[in-house]
Amino acid sequence: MLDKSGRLPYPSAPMSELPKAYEPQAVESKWYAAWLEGKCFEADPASEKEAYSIVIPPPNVTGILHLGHVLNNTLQDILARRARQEGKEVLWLPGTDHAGIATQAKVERELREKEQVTRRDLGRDEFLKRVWDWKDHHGGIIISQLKRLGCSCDWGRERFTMDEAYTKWVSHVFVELFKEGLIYRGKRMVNWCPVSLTALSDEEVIMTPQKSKLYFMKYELADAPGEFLEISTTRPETLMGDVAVAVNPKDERFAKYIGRKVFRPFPHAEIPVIADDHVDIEFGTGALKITPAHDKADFDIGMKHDLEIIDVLTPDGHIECPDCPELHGLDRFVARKKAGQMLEERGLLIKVEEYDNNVGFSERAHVPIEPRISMQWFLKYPCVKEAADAVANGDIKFRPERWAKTYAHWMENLQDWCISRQLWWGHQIPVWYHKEKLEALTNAESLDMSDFEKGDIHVGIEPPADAENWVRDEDVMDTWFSSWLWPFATMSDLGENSATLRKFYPTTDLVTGPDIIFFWVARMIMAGFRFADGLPFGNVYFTSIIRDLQGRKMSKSLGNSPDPIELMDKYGADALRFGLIRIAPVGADIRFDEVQIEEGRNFANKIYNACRFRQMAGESRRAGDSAEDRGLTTAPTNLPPYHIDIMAKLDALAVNLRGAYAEYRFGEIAHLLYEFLWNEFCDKFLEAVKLDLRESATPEAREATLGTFDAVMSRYLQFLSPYMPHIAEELSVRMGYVKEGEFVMEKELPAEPLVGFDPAGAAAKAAAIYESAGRMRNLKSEYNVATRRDVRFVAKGAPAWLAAETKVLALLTGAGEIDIDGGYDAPKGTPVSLTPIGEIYLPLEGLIDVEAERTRLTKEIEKIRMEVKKCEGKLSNASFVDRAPAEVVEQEKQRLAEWQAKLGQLGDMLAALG
RNA sequence: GCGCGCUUAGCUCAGUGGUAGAGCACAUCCUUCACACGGAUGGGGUCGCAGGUUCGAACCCUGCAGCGCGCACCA
Repeated sequence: MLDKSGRLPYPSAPMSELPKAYEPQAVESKWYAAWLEGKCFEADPASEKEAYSIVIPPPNVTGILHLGHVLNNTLQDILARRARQEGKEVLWLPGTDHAGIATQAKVERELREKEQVTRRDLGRDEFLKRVWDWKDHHGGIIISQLKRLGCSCDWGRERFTMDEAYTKWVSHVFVELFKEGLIYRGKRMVNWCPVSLTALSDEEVIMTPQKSKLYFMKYELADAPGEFLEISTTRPETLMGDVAVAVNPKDERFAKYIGRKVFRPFPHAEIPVIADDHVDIEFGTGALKITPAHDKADFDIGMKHDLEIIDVLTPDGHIECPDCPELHGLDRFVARKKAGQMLEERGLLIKVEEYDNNVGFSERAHVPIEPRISMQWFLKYPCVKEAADAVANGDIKFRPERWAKTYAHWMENLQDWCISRQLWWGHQIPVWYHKEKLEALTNAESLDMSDFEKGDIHVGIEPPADAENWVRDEDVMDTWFSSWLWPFATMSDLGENSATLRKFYPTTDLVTGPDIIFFWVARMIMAGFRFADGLPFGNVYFTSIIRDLQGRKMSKSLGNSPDPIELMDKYGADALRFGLIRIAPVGADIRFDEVQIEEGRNFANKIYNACRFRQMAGESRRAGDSAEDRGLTTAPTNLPPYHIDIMAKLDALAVNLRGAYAEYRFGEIAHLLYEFLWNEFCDKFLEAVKLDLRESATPEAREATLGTFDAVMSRYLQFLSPYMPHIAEELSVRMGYVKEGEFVMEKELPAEPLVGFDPAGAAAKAAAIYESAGRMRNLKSEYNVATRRDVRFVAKGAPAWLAAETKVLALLTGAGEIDIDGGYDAPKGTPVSLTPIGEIYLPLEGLIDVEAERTRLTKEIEKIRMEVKKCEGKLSNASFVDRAPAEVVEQEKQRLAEWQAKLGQLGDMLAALG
């Protein structure tokens, strides 16, 4: 709800009256709406600013958000938001993927459950209509979830891989590659999914370790009744498709059988024994049954030896072999057991062994795939060398770098890509067959440019003019055949040199999971070379894979995948973002623990309360007063050391952040932000300046303190904004750190440091105070007076400047007062600590215990003696002194001197105890 | 089988040759006027094992072990 000036109304309630705990839910949705309203995410191709662009890895249109998406998109959002702060024109282009198999399966399942119909009952057109309906109803879910997370995508440019314009691109690419001779149709052994009823690419097959059974059986020699050849197999159910038995020609055991025949038990037939190098002498019995229709290796051997191909399986994985009625019609796994029994009944089964092997599973349907001969379209990849070189020579930089090796290895071993799918949901192959030639073409062994030139087929984006004489190929293309065009097909229509493309292509960064290097990244690089203006992106950042605490992959079936929406309900989007990124290691997997998100929430709360505290101490001025020149009300030289110190640390933070961003060290950035706010700003600075915020403080001190607070916090919130955008926006506005109508997310990072110099050793003073305070608290704690606030410390040998800081020190240490007494004569046994500001005594009635103090001092001295010994040992080592760099030796000498001085002082103290 | 990665505190992880770190968890204390989603203090590690290089190794090299992940037509 914006007011007339186009900004949110300034919150009426002062923060000091707000709840003690930060409540993210309302805040987050409010700001997201405001950013959209303010058009903060829109990219302007006409901008003079340097371009920064990133395309979203399009999630499945029917998918729902999981933690992997959260990680991936948070990283992109961080990059995009940081780029905006750096003054760049940012395009983060969103969209979704039609996800052929997954979506079709989902809709088919629903049709089956709700209407008891199959897609074939409905027919192609009606089915597709239903999928589009489904997409229209459910396709927005993941997009709205990304918005909930705070993603700063330019939603007006949202694309879908089956948009009309996008589809034109896909067809165009098919046509071009076909005409180039890189796409062809042929009968090949492919990976067949018996559930999805389609071919799959090699990448869609997941090799999975299985506990299988290895059947040992025997085939009788046709010319020598009673003599048998022993064979081992894991798939007795395909036995009916056997056309030979192969042995290794070098295997002396079987030499005598080569060229003879054995009986295949069912259906009963004579099949030859052949010799082939492929057979492993060591494995099983050393004899291999050859089933060319149902095994890739067998198929190759079959081709080599010109063997018959007998297909005994239906597309959906049932036995089709009327000559063997016992098995005919059975499911393949049922048939496997049955076949074993049948062998046993015939006395041909020798034994069955437990056997561990790898079986290829369908990525989507989670069932073993079936090698199957079928007619499919294939692609020989274009621009392979250019794409491989681009990564090898660093034109495209992979992070972590090691993935470049995985990429290179795959690029060197490319197999033709099976791009056709026997689905309806997807981009239909843009090939039409002339009706008169249809039958011949359908059964043709292969199909390529020559058929096109003869005019038998039409290949084009548009159907042929006399469409009624043509029949379109029914298959659709692999979803990835559209995804690989994503970086440029989303930026311009086919044939258009759009302003967006000119400004934002190639993209700057790509953030994605290493599991789709082959599916997507590699193919995009090739497509970029072939169809766009070169490389699609400059950097590829591969995210971690998220696992549970046991190290298992997150999965629906394990139930170990937390719902990000629930996490956001519970902790807030900022907390989820921050918590997840903070634990994401650079190259390894993430072990997800909800505790980390809780810490993110706690962190947000900490920042919120620091600001609330500030507001309690002094009414914040409304935005617009002088937001820009807020901050320092006094020249740095006149400020207490704590002020200079925290400003210098903020400046250091800015530098460190810059370095970490340059190297994409996202976890480190989160750590830096956390560490600064909590350990430096809250624990040290705020504690040290609390006195100056009390009502008893002078107005000058108060103003100065509020000034420093605002100067530091306003910048800090800017630094925080890419990671926790909502709370950064909320606090920046509430605190008046942004002008009317301005958003902190749009504000450019400050160019100048807050303090360019350290006026009077302020940072060193602050450090001395903080360290000394720690030692003093430690002393209190050791003598069990940690909770008492009326204790008195006496400082002996203190520097002159300490006099001005005793009140602060008293506050930091929870003491009643601090006396500076150069001539202090401590009663024997008074607890004492050696600090950067001299000897500090803790004189307390009843605590004067010579023995206890002697023990404590002795222990401390012992520790230091060890250090001295270490130093001395090193320095007396001639090789160290001679060969180590001079500065290292010098450093060691200094260290020794320091320890020795301390040892001397402590020794004196101990001696004073008598 | 080949390749890649990991192994540091109870847990999750930083740490590119010079005094072993963080967060969480744990223990003790504190509901003192920003925050108990908080504060203070403390205990806790032969840096997977064995060699090597070096004045010096968690870090570089070699080997080994365990775990994880890719790739590969052992039926």
